[in-house]
Amino acid sequence: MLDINLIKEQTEQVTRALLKRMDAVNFTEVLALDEKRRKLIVESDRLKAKRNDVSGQVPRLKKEGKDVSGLIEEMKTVGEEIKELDSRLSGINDEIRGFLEGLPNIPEEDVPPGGKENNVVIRTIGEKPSFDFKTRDHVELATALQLIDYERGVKLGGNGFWMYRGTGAIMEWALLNYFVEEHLKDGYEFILPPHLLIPQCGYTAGQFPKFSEDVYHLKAEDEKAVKLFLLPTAETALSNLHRDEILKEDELPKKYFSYTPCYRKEAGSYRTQERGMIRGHQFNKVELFQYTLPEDSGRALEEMIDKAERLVKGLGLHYQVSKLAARDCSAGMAKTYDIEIWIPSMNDYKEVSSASNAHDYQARRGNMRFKRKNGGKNEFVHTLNASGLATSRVLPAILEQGQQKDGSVVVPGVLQKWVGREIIR
RNA sequence: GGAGAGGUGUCCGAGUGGUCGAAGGAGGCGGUCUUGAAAACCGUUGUGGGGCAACUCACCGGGGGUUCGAAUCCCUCCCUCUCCGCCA
Repeated sequence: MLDINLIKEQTEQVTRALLKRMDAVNFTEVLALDEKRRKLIVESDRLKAKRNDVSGQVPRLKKEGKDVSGLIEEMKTVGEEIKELDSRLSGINDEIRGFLEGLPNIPEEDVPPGGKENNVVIRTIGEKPSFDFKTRDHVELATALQLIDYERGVKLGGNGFWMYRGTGAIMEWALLNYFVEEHLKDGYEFILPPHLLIPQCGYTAGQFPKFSEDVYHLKAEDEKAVKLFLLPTAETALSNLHRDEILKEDELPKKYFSYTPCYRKEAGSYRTQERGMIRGHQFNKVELFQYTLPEDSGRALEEMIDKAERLVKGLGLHYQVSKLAARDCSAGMAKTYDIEIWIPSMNDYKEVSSASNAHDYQARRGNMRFKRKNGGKNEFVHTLNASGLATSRVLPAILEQGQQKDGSVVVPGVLQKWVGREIIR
């Protein structure tokens, strides 16, 4: 959510920035509403002050034996007026809030305008592996090596699910261990959150109400049942840890990470091209999250993308890092980097990590503030998130990039202590 | 699932219709004292909104109602805790 005062004071700049990701921006109406809102407050406050004053006098006058029935009559009317003004005010507040909730975040200065086609590859690490034999894709490899059971995954969960088994499960688990170990080294606190969340969490994270259809909601048995949903990413949980809290300046930055499966409907996004583990309704992900001082979030984003990158680098995989154009970022994010890993069979780079700076967008929605050491007004914190990493595309990359002529696959060195072998055959 | 208790400021905790934004205590901050520290004492210490400002309004779980006036009364929703049952 954006700050109405910022829109009021820097209408031009905000408009220009938002046009990088929106077709049209018009603040005339909302600013007029804001004006109206202020006028109503002034008027309502004036009447309330009067009422408070008279109500204070009533008991005193009564004690003196004076007749207060006239005053009481008058205050009845004042009370009605106040009620009327306040109900108009709350209507206007709802309208303003509704408008602001619909706006995406203000992209940072260096974020290119427009959609995907304007994404900028800022660095490419490693080389595309070249093979002197006929390569297989990860589905063939995983099936032949009995790492993934696609058929039985579908048997259990339906279309869009797979099942790790045996060495495949061990590999998956090894990846998660590797990530966890690295994050602990860097001083991030390990959180295992609930996987079922209340709607407020989706709102704070910026996913609700707009993207509510993309997640799985538990069916409410009756109206009293809580409307829980399955988290689409641990970010939804971690971004709510400090909801409605006021942190101290020296508690920041707060650094967390979680491992959770991520549950997504992915409705209508099925492409045969993305068969296998590229896109499913459930995948494993380790997520990094930070709460920082506003002035530190830029640096924190660089730190987080660097961390995520080191994980890919450690696995010896070829990848690239992109800066996303404004429309390709999630609505709540001011700036996003993606790490895209090379999938030979697709002849393409696929996202394995997305690192974003939300500035105070989520903090405003979740009312998450901090107090400076030397006093002053409480300010909103900045929040950032980065996958570190999603496994579902890492394993295919490991299989495809590490395959050998005989159909075996080299286990990356960093995973060997968990997998217990150098080659899977 | 059954029964009960309760939601007040950073925390504990009082307050059942009229200067209550809220006693008291703890904690924090500032100060006095001290070689230093502790103790003691004094002061200070919530959030949000409006106004150029003086100042003012709102907030005692959320929403609604009664009243000239609500933390206090009524309705409703939410949440937490305890005990019993069941159970990973």
